[in-house]
Amino acid sequence: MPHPSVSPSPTFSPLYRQIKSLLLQRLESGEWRPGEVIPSESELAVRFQVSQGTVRKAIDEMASENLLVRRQGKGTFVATHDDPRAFFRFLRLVPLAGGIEQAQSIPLECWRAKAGPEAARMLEINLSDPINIVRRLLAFSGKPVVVDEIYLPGEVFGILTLDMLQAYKGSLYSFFESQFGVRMIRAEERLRAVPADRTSAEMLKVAEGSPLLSVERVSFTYADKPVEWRRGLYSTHDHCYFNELG
Amino acid sequence: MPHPSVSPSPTFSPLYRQIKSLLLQRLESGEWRPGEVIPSESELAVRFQVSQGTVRKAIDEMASENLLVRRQGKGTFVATHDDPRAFFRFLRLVPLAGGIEQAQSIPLECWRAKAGPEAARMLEINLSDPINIVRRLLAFSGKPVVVDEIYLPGEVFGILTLDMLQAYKGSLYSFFESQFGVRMIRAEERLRAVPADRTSAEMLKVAEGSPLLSVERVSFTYADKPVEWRRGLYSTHDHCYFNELG
DNA sequence: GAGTGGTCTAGACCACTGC
DNA sequence: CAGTGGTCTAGACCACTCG
Repeated sequence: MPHPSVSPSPTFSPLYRQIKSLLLQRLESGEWRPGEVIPSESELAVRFQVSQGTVRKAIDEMASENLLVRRQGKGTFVATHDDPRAFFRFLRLVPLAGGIEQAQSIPLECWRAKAGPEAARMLEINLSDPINIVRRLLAFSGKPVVVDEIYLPGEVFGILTLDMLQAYKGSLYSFFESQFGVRMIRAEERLRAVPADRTSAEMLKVAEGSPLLSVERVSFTYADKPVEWRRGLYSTHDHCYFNELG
Repeated sequence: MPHPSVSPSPTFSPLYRQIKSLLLQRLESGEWRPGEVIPSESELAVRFQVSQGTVRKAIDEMASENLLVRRQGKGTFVATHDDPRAFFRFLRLVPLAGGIEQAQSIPLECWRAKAGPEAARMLEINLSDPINIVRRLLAFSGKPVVVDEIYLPGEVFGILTLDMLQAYKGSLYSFFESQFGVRMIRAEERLRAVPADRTSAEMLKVAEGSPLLSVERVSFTYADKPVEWRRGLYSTHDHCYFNELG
């Protein structure tokens, strides 16, 4: 039996996509928080008055977009950055020698500022809107490899302090998720090769002017809203940026 | 109550995956060539004695892996590199200024050699096996941006000449596909920042020692067989390597 | 209009998890 | 054991393409 709410083209949207956007609303509103179970497929089917297969297809898409995680026998969960396997999704740095290393994030500074023209454009906020800036060092096996500057809109993150950052154990995105309810779902990175300036060179223990990998990232939360801009300099002496082209 | 110690099937594979590997066989054997239509879902369902939904699920997975392309009303086609939209899948270089540019591949040299230790390891072939080496320049809007050295196993590509490369209009992967029946389905890239050596600096018109983006790539065809290794140096003065993290 | 993929349904059974 | 997601089926109808 066809479903009544399916209208013919040109604004045609299949039923499972309508269900999908209903589910997305729940995620955006925070009704279902990261790590939590969502209702079972059969319950959602009853609630939305569609067949289980239609709910299933909606969830399938969201699972393939890393928004939900299915676990057979247990249920479907809202994706979270707590999972250490998800770490490599956003930090594509691997040792040249092979193997696995533990990354250590060392916050150096954290202050409040007003958005300059570049930050405002990247974060889609107004000039002089309040932002938080974090300077950070990333080390592998105790050796500094990345120095980062991270720009976070004050509207979303409120006031951030160095203490908060230093107290938290785990990844930055996991921190954002649990402390501010901000979940990063995708990011765009732009890579270039640049000469090391003096301060970066000192921190990464490389010669001034030697080549570094510049990585600029804009991260987005639901509805493609940009909520983080960061510029990092990567020392690629012992590590490389690994990318898989599918 | 614990389950009986005899697990039902450690090698359990759902029906649609078995169908999928049957379809993969057709692709690997070259029975269905890039760009061609494959039989319709209903015909495959009859042929394999399963329901259409099961065939559909197998094809769904292969479409999401860029092996097949569905076109409503027309049929399902073997994916090809001819499609210019697929170009950016493997060359993630965009102008800093924004906009779109036409890339131009300029083959410089092409010779036959024996695999050294590094090439042999990357291509999973034996030391001293015959390989083809191509040196190439990539230009955007007439300006040189990338200089490449490409290593291709002789077993797969036979003998390659500069004439063949220069005669072909289109991307390199499109060339490999049509001339040698080799279809690249995925690749791994490793990026570093390195100082420009003299010859590269001259070709890219940058100062010797200035930072360049080093991109090493291994490309794989069906069954994860490596069939290309390339080392490129990218000038990131006017362009950057763009990557989307999902 | 005939043939293709795309959506939706209803129901059956399997595999896994935890009580 | 009940409840979850995972697979498979059969059939209906929709949307698109092409002759």
